[in-house]
Amino acid sequence: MPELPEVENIRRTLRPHLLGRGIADVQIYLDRIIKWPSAKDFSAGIAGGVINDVSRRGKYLLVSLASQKLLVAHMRLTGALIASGPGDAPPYARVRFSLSDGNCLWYTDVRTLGALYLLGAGENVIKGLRELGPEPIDGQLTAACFAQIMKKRSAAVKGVLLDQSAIAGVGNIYADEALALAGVMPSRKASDLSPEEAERLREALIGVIGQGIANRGTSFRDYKDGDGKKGDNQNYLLVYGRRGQPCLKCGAPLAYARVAGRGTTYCPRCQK
DNA sequence: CTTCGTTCCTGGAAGC
DNA sequence: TGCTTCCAGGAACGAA
Repeated sequence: MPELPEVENIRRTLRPHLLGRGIADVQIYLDRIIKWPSAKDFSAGIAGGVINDVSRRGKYLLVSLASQKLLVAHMRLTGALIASGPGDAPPYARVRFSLSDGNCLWYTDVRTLGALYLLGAGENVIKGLRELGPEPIDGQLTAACFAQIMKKRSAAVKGVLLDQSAIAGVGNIYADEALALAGVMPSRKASDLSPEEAERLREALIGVIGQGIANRGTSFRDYKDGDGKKGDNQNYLLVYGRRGQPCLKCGAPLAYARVAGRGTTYCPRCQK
């Protein structure tokens, strides 16, 4: 499931395939993937556009067009954007962008929960994008900023990490990993964290996200980058997907519980 | 305002 | 073996 490190790797791998290319045609195989505007206006608004830039904000991938329009993609659980030659549709293809160099950009999605948008210049209709919190990397999430976020929230600390309006880009995998690395119990009230615990958690979060990017993302199941390749970070996880297996620090069997409505794996001994 | 439960969706795993 | 049921989870939404 593409979280910040995975979307960042999609961005990096797609960039060389897309920069400067025109989009000649858009074929939509499943209309409900297009959330704004209508599927028809989405196709018509993109066709003929030229790609200026490929960037990212939280888990959103942003493709800037020379026309000042912005193509926005959110992969949710199983979406992928894959650059390929002019061949047949890959499995679960939902949208095809035909590029001016003869190649294609495919949006594929097994569970079809992802979303594509086309925003006009200055148009800001995506609530989730508009209300995103600070980026955990790029120095935006300072110690003071993180402490302030934790201090004013009474919900479980894991729930705050997952709240995109609090911090951008964190999903279930990296939330569990950060909490494990910091030694913090996921169900702890965010406002109850000591300043030292909060700072440990902030550094752990930045660390696991940086490691995820360096390892080209976590391919637990479906994730693929812009070249259709899997990442390596699933080989370096402390807790996610390891329930019942021994904690890598202390050897105790990792526990599993539902926290903030999400499956959560943690070490009952190391995390306090 | 925050927090929490429900809903969407499909493939794979678990259970009988 | 083969069918049914459950589960994975990001975020929008509505209720409290």
